[in-house]
Amino acid sequence: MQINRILLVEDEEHLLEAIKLNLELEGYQVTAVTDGKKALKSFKEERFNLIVLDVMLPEMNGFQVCETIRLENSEVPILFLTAKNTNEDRVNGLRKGADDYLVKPFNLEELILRVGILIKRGLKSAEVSALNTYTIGEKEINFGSFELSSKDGTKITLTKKETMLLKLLIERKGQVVSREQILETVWNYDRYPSTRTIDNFILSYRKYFEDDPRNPRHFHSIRGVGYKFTD
Amino acid sequence: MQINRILLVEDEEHLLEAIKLNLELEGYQVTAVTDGKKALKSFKEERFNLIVLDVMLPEMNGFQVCETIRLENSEVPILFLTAKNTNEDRVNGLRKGADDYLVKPFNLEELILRVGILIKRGLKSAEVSALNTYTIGEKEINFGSFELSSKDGTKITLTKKETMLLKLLIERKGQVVSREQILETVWNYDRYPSTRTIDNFILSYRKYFEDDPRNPRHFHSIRGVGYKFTD
DNA sequence: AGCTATCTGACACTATTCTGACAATTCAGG
DNA sequence: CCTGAATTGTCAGAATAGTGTCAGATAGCT
Repeated sequence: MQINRILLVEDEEHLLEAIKLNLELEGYQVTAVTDGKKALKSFKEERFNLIVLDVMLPEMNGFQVCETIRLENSEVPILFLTAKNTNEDRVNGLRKGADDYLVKPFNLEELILRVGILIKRGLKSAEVSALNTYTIGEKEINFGSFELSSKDGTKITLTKKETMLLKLLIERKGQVVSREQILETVWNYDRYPSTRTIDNFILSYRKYFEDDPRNPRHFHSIRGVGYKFTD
Repeated sequence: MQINRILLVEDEEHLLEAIKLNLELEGYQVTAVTDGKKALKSFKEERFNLIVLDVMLPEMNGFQVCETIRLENSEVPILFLTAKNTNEDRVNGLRKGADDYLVKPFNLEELILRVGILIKRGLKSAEVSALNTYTIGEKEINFGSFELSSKDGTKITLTKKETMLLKLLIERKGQVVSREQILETVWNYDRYPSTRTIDNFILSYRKYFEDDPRNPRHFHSIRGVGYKFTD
């Protein structure tokens, strides 16, 4: 089982320590920071399964942090901690892309429960679905047998990572999958290969599937973001 | 866009009616039942995108219903309504496979928000992608695919920063977004480009979306402040 | 060990982003 | 209503960061 990483953003030192300790006792690896700027910095440098974000922060409030993260097209679940119990705040937060929130004062057990749910959900969505075969042009991919068959009957065996990444892109057909998401899903946090590695896989997909690999019709690169598969 | 179906299980008639009405006003199709047995019957007969489940029910309590459902189908999100505010209850419910819960008395707006989150999560990527679009005149922006499609079928791929800034302006539709805010959000503190850069993006938005780029109807410049998008 | 899959670093290449110049516009104050 | 200062519009390259490509290194399996 992989280690789950949490980014915790909270400016009250005492609370920060308490939450951090408790999450660590649950087996999570916690990066704790005290303001919005540091949060964004960490967010860029590391990969997290969940972000726990206080709304009231110095420098930059939680909503702004959330908005910035969502602009980056990231799907990390975000759990808000809010002191204000007003409706506008909740509506605001949730509309801006939060996945859950807790109103202070909350008890730690409840936080841990919600953290657990959000983390579990993230893993589930990253799991491979029941999709078994897919046809691109003349070729058919069988995700179960890792085989790629052409119309003329020739077969190639795909490797494990080739298959995983291909499946990810096809499942998200039409949508851009960020490099970050690719790493999270295919490499599962246990290793961060250089970004060249991802390109290598795309390179081979283009060789397999594109008539003219220089002008790809299926495997598009979105500069600065990631890749997108289209039919 | 498909209709989202919700199974609502609640024994207090008044509350049941109130919730049902509100969810229907949000565009959901609601099947409302008053006890656990009926709930399981409906669950077997129909397919739902979400189940809203009171814990205190005659015949069979909510946890039992949840447990039974999870034995058959682990996918449907379940939202618990609970009157008791004790920890054991929460732990119990969440461990048994709930995805969220609300403690009574809750306000309806909050319920609707949480319902929205749970439903959205259950949608497939193609469906999520459809939610991730915005239409300006004849053109449609898809923020998931970074595409801009015209009515005539032509498509343009937007770049990363184009998409980010566009998203920011549209999220703040009708409000002026200051240049400073734009820099903070899109450029994320890591670099402050000259103010010409922002203009360049506005320039291209006007080319994309305005009939008469000299007299913009959507992308307005507010002298000394920033820009404003309007419909 | 031997084989294959995966990864890295180097280099070329190019799309995107940025800048600087100048034109056009707006606005305040005379 | 004019004038000058400040801000924005526009555009043509320059600068930069991200990608394509490949050969060889490394890691991991049988």
